Amino acid sequence: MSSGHLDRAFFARSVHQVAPDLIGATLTVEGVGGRIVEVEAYHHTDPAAHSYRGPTPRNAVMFGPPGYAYVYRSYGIHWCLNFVCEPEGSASAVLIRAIEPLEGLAKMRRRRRLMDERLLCSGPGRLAQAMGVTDKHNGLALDRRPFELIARRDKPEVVAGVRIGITKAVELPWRYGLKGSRFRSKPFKED
DNA sequence: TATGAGATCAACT
DNA sequence: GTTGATCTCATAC
Repeated sequence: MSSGHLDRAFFARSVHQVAPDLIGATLTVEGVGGRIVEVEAYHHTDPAAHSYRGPTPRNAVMFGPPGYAYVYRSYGIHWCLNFVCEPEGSASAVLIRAIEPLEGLAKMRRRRRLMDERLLCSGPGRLAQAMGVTDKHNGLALDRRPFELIARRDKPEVVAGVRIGITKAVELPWRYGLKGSRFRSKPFKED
C-alpha cells in the first residue's frame, strides 16, 4: 500500500493500525478537503466508544462492514466523521479530528465564514462543517463518491497522545497526530 | 491564557 | 432529566 486509493482491505485491520496509518493520507468530499493530521481510535471494548453498549439506531453503521463513514451529531450541533474499521461486527472506528486544508479552500471558508486557514478544519466539528459532511453521508462507502481517500506517499512522523473531550477511558493514548503540524486541534505533549 | 455559558439533540438512566 | 468523541464568544486574570 504505497500509493493510490485506500480500499476496504486497508480498513479491515485493527483500529490501532489503521489510525496511525491514516495520518498523512488525503481526504476530500466532493473535491474539498486536505491532508489528515489528527485522528482518534475507538474500539468496541472501550467505554468511551459509542459502540461499547451495543447497537442502537445511531451507531448502527459502526456494526457494519469496514470502509464506511459513520457520521453522528455531537452536542446537538456539530457533525463528526468516523471511518469504520476491523472485520464487520467489531464496531470499531477512527474519528477524523483535523485535516490540513489543501483543496477547495474558498468553499471551506465560505461554509465556515472564516478566513483563518489554521482554524478551518482543526477539530472534528469544524472539519465536518468545512467539508460539508452531514448525516446524509452516514453509511456511505469511503471508496466511492463523494469521498476520495488517497494513501500517503511517504511515511510521516506520527505522535501519539491521550484523547480529547471524553470522560471515560481518558488515559488511553489512542490519539494520533502528524508531528509538528500546526493544523491539529490541540497540542500533543509528546512533541 | 483560562475558564464558563450557551447552543441543541439523541441516547441513556 | 442528564450527559456528551464540540465550538464560539464573552468575561476574567
